[in-house]
Amino acid sequence: MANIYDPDTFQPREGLGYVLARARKTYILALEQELAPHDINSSQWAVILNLADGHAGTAGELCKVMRYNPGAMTRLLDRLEEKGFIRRTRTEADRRTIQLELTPAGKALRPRIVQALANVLNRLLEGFSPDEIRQLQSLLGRLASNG
Amino acid sequence: MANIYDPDTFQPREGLGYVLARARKTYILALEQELAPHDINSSQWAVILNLADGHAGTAGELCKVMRYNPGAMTRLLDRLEEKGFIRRTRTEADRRTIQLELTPAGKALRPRIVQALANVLNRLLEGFSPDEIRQLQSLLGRLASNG
DNA sequence: TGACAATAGTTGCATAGGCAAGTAAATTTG
DNA sequence: CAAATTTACTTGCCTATGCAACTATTGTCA
Repeated sequence: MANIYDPDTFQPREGLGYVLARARKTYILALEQELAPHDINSSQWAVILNLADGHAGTAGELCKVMRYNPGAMTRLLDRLEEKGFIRRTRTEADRRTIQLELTPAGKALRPRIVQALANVLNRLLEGFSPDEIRQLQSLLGRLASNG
Repeated sequence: MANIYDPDTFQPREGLGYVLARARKTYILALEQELAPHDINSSQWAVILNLADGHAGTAGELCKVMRYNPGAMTRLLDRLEEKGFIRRTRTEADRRTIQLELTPAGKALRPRIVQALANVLNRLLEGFSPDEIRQLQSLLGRLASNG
């Protein structure tokens, strides 16, 4: 099952990478447009959601979950703190780590983000059958797992 | 076929956006690793390919094809010119536009890029049947067209 | 034709992210 | 238990990208 694409005949424009990039860009652009009124960008909403849903509670965990750089994460969190969406508290048990919490304003953001995500997906998946959506999701999941 | 995702019950972690982001990140990371030895990044290879394959011949065309910002494009081209991969020539017929050409070094890059793309895809699509690849590609294409 | 608009590209400014070095706290180990 | 290592986060520096303002050139049309 290796050697699906042969470098001698492979036309990048017709390869999977190309549509993947196109699809991703379409998705990101739509999402940013949808979230602009709330004054948060694509990285910031992901942090809010991960905190709100308990997928991460510290900067390090966020980095893992989001495959994000620690330095960049510090600054991302700085911005969210400035905007009053999160709070940092040094953990007593292990004073290296910093516990992250959503402020009320941060929590209030969650339903809006979820709404925005649903709006975008509903629009981009117009014409897809439930089965096709499941397939797309499963195929992408397998691709990601091959990383 | 609208309202596929209901904001009240929608779990972003299980939505399509999430796997799409994961798949894209996996792809980009793999590709950058593969291209690092050639001293070009993900934006730069796309320019080289688009020029090599005649999909664009000027900065403006590249911006359209790549959905890229004109200001950023200028600087991207600056870097490629510094590295000796492209050449800029002001068009005589319309002195506003600048014709872009690959230098021999730039042309030499194409097969390496294609090889890298094929390598990455072959690895990430391990375990996929030809039919599954066609499906994935078609579904992503439809999603992108809904933008 | 002469003012106005449109187009192609560039530059300044601001934000974002990666990498590597640095700091502080905890853990391991000899 | 002191030194070395590891972990968690931060900071400095560099590159990348978007936006808006600007220049130069071409096109429109009254």
